[in-house]
Amino acid sequence: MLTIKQIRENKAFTLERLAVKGVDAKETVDRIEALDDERKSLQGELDACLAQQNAIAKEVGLLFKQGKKEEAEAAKQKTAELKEQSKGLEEQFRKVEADLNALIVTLPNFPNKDVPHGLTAADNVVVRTGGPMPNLPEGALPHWELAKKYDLIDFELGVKLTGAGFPVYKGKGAALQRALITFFLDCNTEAGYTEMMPPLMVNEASGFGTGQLPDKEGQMYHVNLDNFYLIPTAEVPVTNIYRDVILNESDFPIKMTAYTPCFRREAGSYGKDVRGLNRLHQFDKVEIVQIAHPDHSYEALDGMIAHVESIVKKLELPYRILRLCGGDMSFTSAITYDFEVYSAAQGRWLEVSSVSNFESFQANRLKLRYRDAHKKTQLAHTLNGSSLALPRIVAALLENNQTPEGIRIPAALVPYTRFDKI
RNA sequence: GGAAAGAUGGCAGAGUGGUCGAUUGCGGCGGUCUUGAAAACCGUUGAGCUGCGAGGCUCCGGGGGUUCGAAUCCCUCUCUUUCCGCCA
Repeated sequence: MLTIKQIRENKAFTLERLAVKGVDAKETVDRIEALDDERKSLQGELDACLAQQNAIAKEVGLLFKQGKKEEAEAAKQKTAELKEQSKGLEEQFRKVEADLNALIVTLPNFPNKDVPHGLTAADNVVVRTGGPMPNLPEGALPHWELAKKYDLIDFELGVKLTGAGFPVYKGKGAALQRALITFFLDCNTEAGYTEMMPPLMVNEASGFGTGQLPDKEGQMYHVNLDNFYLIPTAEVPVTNIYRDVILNESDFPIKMTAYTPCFRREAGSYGKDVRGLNRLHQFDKVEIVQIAHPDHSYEALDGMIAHVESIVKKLELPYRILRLCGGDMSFTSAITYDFEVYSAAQGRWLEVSSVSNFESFQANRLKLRYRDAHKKTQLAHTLNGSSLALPRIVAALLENNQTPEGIRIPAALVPYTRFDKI
């Protein structure tokens, strides 16, 4: 969430930035300002009232000690009215504070100055393209048919065991998953990320910390009996490691990577988007997370983008990097770069990674701070990205490398699969 | 699932109704000494809100209550640890 300071410091800037995300915040910001003023004045009154009560309590204690019982009793009387008064003030104060908070959480993060204007995916900007574009023969198969032909993934069996969107990987299909996970983790640890293996279920506080709760509640599977949530991404547990933490400047940068399955309800999606591996309820992903000093978070972002790009290149996949426009970005992000690989048989681009700088937006929720040179606490910056999400990588690998003699495994992956062809 | 104990500052650990936002130790930071370091010694060291400032207010797991006054007493919830049972 944004801080009141961010919102009020430069109101024109606030409105202009939020407009890039397609949000007209004029009314909300005015209301926030009014409520904040009210909050401050109420707090002043309340504090003064409590200060009087404290003074009297001290006085009474002193009088009793000196044996001046009558004077003490007289002093006691005075507090009744003050108590009544502070009770009323406190009630008002809490209400104003709650209203204020409820409004602030509705505002998305400021998009940074490089974010393109626009409301839909059509306004995203292609930053770079790379990788070899395959030249597939007539009658090339989409990955769901290849998966069947080579007996790599059984979607129907997953339906039997659980439901749609929970595939069963078999034989070389399963081995390919395992190989990719290890390959990605190795790439990440070589780049200085510390490997973590977090819980796959989180509590409410963690869900709130990274912004999944309360608004995106419907996207997560919920374990009612214990009030846990299945993680939709490793970002949630890994970033929450640093919830309620005050770092020293020397602790930066913090770089972590984790492989986890991800669970998403994906309520409301349908059609060709969900065919095969394109969209699943459970999928595997390796995530990278950084916690950075605000002065260096954009260097960190550039580093993450270059890193993810290097991995896609090793897999010899045709890719492009998009800078998302304001309307297509997530609520919490200040800038997002999407990586897409080309799925040749489907003839479409598939998103395989999303690399974002959240600046202080998540950190404010997480209460993730550091002590600066003047020993003042300041919010840190958080960043994350996929490195990488498996299913669509697999889809592109299968489709783009199909030959009459089988499916070719890229050289960089062969040490991990220990077979070079499916 | 059963039983017991507990939750206090970065950590350890005192504090059982009033000069307690909290003794002390460790750690951190600054300094003295040293060619440098260690050791020793001295000083300093929680967070948030508010105020130009002096200062004021809040916070001892969460919520509620008793009291002029609560870290301390009462109720309640949550969590943790230990033991027993079950179990990969």
